This record gives sequence, C-alpha cells and structure tokens, in this order.
Amino acid sequence: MHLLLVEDDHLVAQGLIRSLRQEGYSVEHSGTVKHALECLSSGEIELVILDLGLPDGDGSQVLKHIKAQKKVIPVVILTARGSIDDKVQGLDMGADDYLAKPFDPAELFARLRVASRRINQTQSSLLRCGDVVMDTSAHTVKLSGQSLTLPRKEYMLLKALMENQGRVQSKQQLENKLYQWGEEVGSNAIEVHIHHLRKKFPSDFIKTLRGIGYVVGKR
Amino acid sequence: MHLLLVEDDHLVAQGLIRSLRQEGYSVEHSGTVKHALECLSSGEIELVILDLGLPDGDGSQVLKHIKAQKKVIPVVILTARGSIDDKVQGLDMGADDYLAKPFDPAELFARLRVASRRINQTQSSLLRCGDVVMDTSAHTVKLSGQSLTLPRKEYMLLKALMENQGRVQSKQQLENKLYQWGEEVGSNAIEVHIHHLRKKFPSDFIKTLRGIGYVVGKR
DNA sequence: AGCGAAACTTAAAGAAAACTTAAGAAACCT
DNA sequence: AGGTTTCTTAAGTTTTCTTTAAGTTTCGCT
Repeated sequence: MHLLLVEDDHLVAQGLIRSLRQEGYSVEHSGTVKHALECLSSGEIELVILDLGLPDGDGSQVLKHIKAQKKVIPVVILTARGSIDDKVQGLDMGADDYLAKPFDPAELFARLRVASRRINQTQSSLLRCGDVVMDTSAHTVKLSGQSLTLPRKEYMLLKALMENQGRVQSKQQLENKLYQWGEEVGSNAIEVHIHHLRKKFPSDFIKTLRGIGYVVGKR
Repeated sequence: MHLLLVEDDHLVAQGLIRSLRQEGYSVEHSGTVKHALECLSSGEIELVILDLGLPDGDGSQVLKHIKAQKKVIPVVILTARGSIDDKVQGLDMGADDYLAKPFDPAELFARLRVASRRINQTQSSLLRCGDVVMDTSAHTVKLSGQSLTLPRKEYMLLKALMENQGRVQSKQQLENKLYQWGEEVGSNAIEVHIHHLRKKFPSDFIKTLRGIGYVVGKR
C-alpha cells in the first residue's frame, strides 16, 4: 500500500517513516505543499497522512486538491492543532480521520488500518445489454448514455428480460413476474407493454419468438 | 439517515438522542446488546454509535455482528475506555472510528458526518446539484447563491434526495429515512413535503417517477 | 397461396398514483 | 401560557399509467 506522509518536522517524519515501513507501507515523504502535490500527481498514492502546518502553505490546500479528484484517497490529518474547532473543520473539509499531536503511534496505525480496510470496497448492480444499461439499485435505465424514464410496469418487464439475457421467456412467465398471485391479467397486457418498450429502444432490441416468448440480448 | 445509538446510560442517551435528531438523524436507541441486535435485524440501520460497556454483555458483540453482515454499516465507538490499547483493539475489531468519553458533541457529529459522507460516497460535506448547494455540516441550503431556510423535515428530505443524486428513491425508502421506527406515517406526509420543497426550488428540480419514487439531479 | 393462430397496434375506459389544499395537532419559542 | 411555526391528515382534484378490447398485420403451415 502506497502512503504519502506530509510532515515538515524532520524528527517526527523520520521516526514515522521508519515505523510505517515496519507496518508494511511503502512511504513517500513530503515536507511541503508543493512537493506533496507533485507526489500525488503520480496517481500511485492510495492513502495520505497530512500535517496542516507546512512551511509553504497549509495542509488544507493538499486536502482540497485530493478531495477534488475523482479517485478516493483517504486522508488522516495529524497535526498539532488539537481544539475541537480544528477537528470539526478538518473533518468537514473532507478528512477521513483526525489525530492531534501528541499522538500514540499505535493509535495512528490502527486508524490507518481502518482507512486502508475501506479502500477495497465498492459495488454496483448493473445490468448491461448492448447499448442498454440498467442500474437496479438506482432504478435507472440508459440507452447509449442517454437516460430514459420508464413507467413502473415497463421497467419491471425490462428488468425481467435483462435479468435473463439470452433466455427466452414466455408471456406466461413474464406475467408471473409482473403480477401478484391472484391478480389475473385477462388480456394482452404484456404485448402492449412490449410494444411501448419497443418504441423507446432500437427496433431489434427485444426479439419475439413466435409461439414461444420474448428475449433480449445475445443468443 | 437511520442511526442506532447503543448506550446504557440514560442521561447521556437522552441528551444525545435529542441533539442527534436535531442534526437530522432518525435515531433508534438501545440500552442492551440484545435489543441492539434486534434493531439491526430490521436492516434499516445505516450508521451505529456504540458504547462498549453494556448491562447484558459487551458492545464488541454488536460490532462483530455488524461486521459479519454483507451490508457495510459504519460504527463509531463511543466509550469510557480511553486507553490506547482499547482504541487499537476497538478499531481493529472493525470499528470505523473511536471516541473516548468525555467527548465533545461537536466532534462526534463531525465524525458522524465523515461516516455518512462515506456511505454516500461523497468527498465533502458540500452537496451540489445544479443551482442548489447544501452544506451538511453547516446545515444550510443555497439556491443560486441565495440562502434559504428549510424546516427540519424538509431539510432531511432534501438531504436524503441530494445524497442520492440520480438514484430514485421510493416514498417508502424516504419515509424510512425521515421517521423513527414505529413512528408510522399514516398518510401522504412525504408528498406534502415534496410539494412544499417544490415551491421553493425550480419546478423541475425534484422529479417524480410515478409508481417508483422521487429523484434529484442528473440521470 | 390461403388459412388460422399469434403477435402487433391503437384508442379509450378504468384504476392507481401523485398533487393540492386546507385545517387541526404538535412542537417550539419566548 | 400565548403565539408562531412546522407537521400530519384527509379529502378532492388532476395526471398518468395500465388494462382492455377490437381491428390489423405478420408468420408458419398445409
């Protein structure tokens, strides 16, 4: 794990670097805002320990820069400014943790472990099929990047189809997915919904297999 | 945002609950391990404040239970045990933050904001969406630079929407975020709040997806 | 080629969801 | 306690979605 330590006090820095390496981090070190930004630009840094009082500016500049990026890099502020107001301000600026000096290295390391633990967790529930992307958690549908709004039943139908790409589903099966038990469909509702969906997507997106059912996607 | 406060000292708990609600959380409260686990089983809790010393066991049992789940729920430990060893142990057990009593509420709230920021994968306490800017730490809302005052529930609703830009949320989901457990909304309260919010913002700001829910922002 | 079954299209009635409004309850603030 | 703001409820209204049904087209089969 690539860590950047921004700290201008050389004595503190030397000691920290040593024990951080011991902890298994590969450590870059900056004593200035300028150099810190340079290090960050390499794009390899995954985690930052940040002192606020630096010779050529304030650490918050570095923080701002990090938080403006798309990439998520946890920042632990480690500074002499220990008042509640300082802490609140630092955390609200986007820091992930805040430790006031004097600090105990063991606590810092524990907090770093928390931060690095978090780096590897992201998830999304996307259904993709050609130009069509469906995010079932956000309830959104996009056709070649352009998002469109589907009524409830149409959305449900499309979802049923996309969850079973390449598998043909009969009207009966689809009905069962869209309707509660006992909620009879006395007519051609599915056909009508398919019709409406087709008007919103490329004409060959939903394929009909006469007498069998409907499919979406590669086959 | 649904928060679970696990704390057996009633005096501390009452005060915290009050100010947490003021901060815009909907708060569940447990004084025991047993009850805490029950609350968690509902699946609605998004964030936990955890005291370690409980009458029927240790808070770490609750922590273990949470971290064994698939769902990611940040846990902030808030306890009288303030030694470095305690902190390291707590953090290494999976807690996301650790605050020793006596604590300053302002710091707790700031650290909670860090946690909820992370839940919503945002980088700072500023939520922006078109002309609307919301500062969740200062509790302010600005519409094209002009700041406006929202009642508490409207603020909570707007926050819930802005924390999930582009994600459609059902009335049910929104209700869950605004109301405590057992506090049933027997009516169309959400609709009415939406209505009021709409009068204060551009007409197309909050979009309705009939039968699905409400969204704000790009899609 | 012609027949019948299946699927498509269209429009309109019916149902469901959301919007408005206003009034009473609750909470909040001197 | 009195006045004010905010919240909830409920009923009436409007909008949109869903289903129905009837007419049309397409497809596959003999």
